[in-house]
Amino acid sequence: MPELPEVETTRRGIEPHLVGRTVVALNVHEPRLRWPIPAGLAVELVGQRVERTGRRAKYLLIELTRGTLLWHLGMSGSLRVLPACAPRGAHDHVDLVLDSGFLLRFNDPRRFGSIHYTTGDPHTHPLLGRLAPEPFDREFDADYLWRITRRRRAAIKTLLMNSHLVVGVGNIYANEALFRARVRPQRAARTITRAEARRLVRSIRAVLTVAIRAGGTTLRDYVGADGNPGWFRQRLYVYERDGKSCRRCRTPVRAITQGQRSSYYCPACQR
DNA sequence: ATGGGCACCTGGCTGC
DNA sequence: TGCAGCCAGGTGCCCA
Repeated sequence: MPELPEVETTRRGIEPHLVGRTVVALNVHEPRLRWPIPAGLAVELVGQRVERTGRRAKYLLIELTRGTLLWHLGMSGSLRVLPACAPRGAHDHVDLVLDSGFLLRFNDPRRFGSIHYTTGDPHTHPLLGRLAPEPFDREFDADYLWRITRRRRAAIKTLLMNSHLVVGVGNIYANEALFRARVRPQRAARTITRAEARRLVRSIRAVLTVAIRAGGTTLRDYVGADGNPGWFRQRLYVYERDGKSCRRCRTPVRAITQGQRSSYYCPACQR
């Protein structure tokens, strides 16, 4: 999916169309997402006003009058704002219909996405409560990364993708951040030096920032709220570039498998 | 506590 | 052309 930049791009795209609008209907055409959409959700939402939108890790938050929707895009999900009369296509599972004549449409071929609703503080929701700090929080700094890596034998890349330790970084940006920090993905986390921890924090923030600016990365399914793809793919240094020459030093980029996911790195630039 | 592997699902591509 | 096999932006859960 959608990693942090794609979710943030989606949030920024949909927000102006949602805030201040009232929910007229929730049309669920396929409730079988990663977790089934509760049967009574539509009744609960109708009549509520959208107060604001937010994001926690890769969860999109839509705050309503009496509760909050937590919307996860899974691997292949996307949200678009469309006129209420727009014809439905394949994998268009859910429409949140607004009083503006527009709707928020959820498309998700693989159905790994999910929608949750809570009337409590969303940040204490079971799925959000134990998440690590946001990469742009002050708390997430070189010292934090240094501390959490000390006793870890697992590969640094696996750790960067663990949402209880670092949030928002998926397979694309973990690979890209490691390249920028000149650290090999298979390095045991506990061997990361202070200097490397500092570079990793900077690289994570930098790659996420630039990706957001580019509207995210589109590999296959992802589109923003306006239906346009993200353009960061053209800026990738290593992801899905195995066999091609490193954009910094011309050495062929290498691919390995870690924890059933593909990793890519430059054997010359990364140590 | 930590780490590793599986499951969920559809579609696109490769190679026989 | 057909089809089996493999791969893909995630992550909760189960087991050792």
